[in-house]
Amino acid sequence: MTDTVRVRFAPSPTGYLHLGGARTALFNWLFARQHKGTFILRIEDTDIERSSDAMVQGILEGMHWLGLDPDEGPFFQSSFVEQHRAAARRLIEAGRAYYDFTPKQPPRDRTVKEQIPDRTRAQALIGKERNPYRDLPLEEAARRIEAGEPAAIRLKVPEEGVSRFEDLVYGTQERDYSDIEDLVLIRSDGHPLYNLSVVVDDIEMRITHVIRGQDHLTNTHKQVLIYEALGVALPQFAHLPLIFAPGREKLSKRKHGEVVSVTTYRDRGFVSDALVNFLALLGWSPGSDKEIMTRQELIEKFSLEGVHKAAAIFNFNESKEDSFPQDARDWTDPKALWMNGEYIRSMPIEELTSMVAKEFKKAGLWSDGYETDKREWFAQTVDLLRARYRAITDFSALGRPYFTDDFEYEEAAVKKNLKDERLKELLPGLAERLASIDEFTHDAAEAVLRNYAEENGVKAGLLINAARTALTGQSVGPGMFDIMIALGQKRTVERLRQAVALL
RNA sequence: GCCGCUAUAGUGUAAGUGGUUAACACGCAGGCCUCUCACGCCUGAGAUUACGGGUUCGAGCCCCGUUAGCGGUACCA
Repeated sequence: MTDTVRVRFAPSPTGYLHLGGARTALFNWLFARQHKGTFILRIEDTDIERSSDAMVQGILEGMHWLGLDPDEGPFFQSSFVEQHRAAARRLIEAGRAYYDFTPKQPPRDRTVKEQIPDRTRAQALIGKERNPYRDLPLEEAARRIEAGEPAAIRLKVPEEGVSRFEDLVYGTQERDYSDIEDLVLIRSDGHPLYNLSVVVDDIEMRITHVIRGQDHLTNTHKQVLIYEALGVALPQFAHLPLIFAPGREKLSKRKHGEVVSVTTYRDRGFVSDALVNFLALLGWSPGSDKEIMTRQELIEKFSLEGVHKAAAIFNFNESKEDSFPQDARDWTDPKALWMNGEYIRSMPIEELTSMVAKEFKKAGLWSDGYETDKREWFAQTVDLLRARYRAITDFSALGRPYFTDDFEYEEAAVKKNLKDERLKELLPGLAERLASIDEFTHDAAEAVLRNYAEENGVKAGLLINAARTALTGQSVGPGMFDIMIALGQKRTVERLRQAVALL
């Protein structure tokens, strides 16, 4: 069983789980499931200052909601630093790495990224100078270390040749050794650095496929070098295209805020299967026209070959970015919203009602009767509403009038449907007629209303639309007589009588 | 700066080894349904396949160049 697939998702806990990370986790998970392999979660927390426990919790929470619980882990990279140091020592002994006694550069005001051009320009001026400590005899280095002199450990990158590896998505990757610096493995304060840590951990965890964001593509060469120096066979690499915001820029927690956080989708009424389905299609295609897929179908159809190379734009409404989260309707990618609605209207009703139940408990709309004597009614009403909702939260917000008498009348609706003077007389009259029905059914209610309209010489539509607003406070909704049945005779009559006050 | 990756309607993606009207989904517009909205159904607009060369009878697919975007380039991850 040596070739059992083992993959990992290795986020750094510098923020909540965002869509990009979620997509990476999902692809790893799909790959593992498809191959009956193991999905591992490893938190890359070696940068202690930027890591926090709350962030780790956030990531776990997001993954759990998405149904991507790891088979192993979470492991914390920080707990393996001894292994990392040991690996570095082995490389020193093998002559594949060396101690660098160059004093550490003090941090500057500008960000490191901004300094890079300067650095290379300076280097160009002096010519590609080799690190003076690269060939320092080990005995002398050991002596200086013994004396307490601080030193970083750098990898000895070969001077000539090319690094090469096969990427399952991007194909053959080559990079000249001369373009790779002798990277630092261990800081002079003994702190192991990322490239060393990942490699050591991936070896330790017997990772067979490294599936991660494309932002790691060029650095993979450095890792390949470390694998080789360590004398360990390479895993397979597969890099995933990045996900951009509408402006073609990388998704960022800082800049794009809550719209990119997975938990936002949970809190705003997304069905996790729908989000998973949507995310799966961001950068991957099953090769067929079928886009709505269950988890099982995704697992079966997923393949690294179907992964796209170009970055995908997550098309959320950027113009409304600042006002987030006020925009209740079109706050995120329209296709994601559509897909969520698709799930809401096509999933088994029992599944839907249990999600709505959870939402109602949170919103204070829950009644225990919905699980007992009114169970049937609850399911029917949810079913009646689902075709026009796109989020679970719509049931508690837009659907409120169907479940409680404590609801608001929308001003625009009142203005539109209750402005006709004749309604002052007609509505109470209609209420009495409806009250006198023995068996309050859809057809009976309809017959009463239409007759009443005819008797009074008004169009049925006038009464129907007025009644909708009188009963729900809204101008849109299900068919009028379905609403009446959902509300029941008593509440229908009551609300119709009370509506006079609005005229 | 240097190195690398990418480029198909507004967005997500299709288009076996080059083969003719570039397909599907979302979105958008119009229509049908109807008491409203949504769903559903129908129709439509929207692409000189980033640009320029080349190979070929034939290029979205192959080659070269250009441009743009992005990523990396750190004693960050």
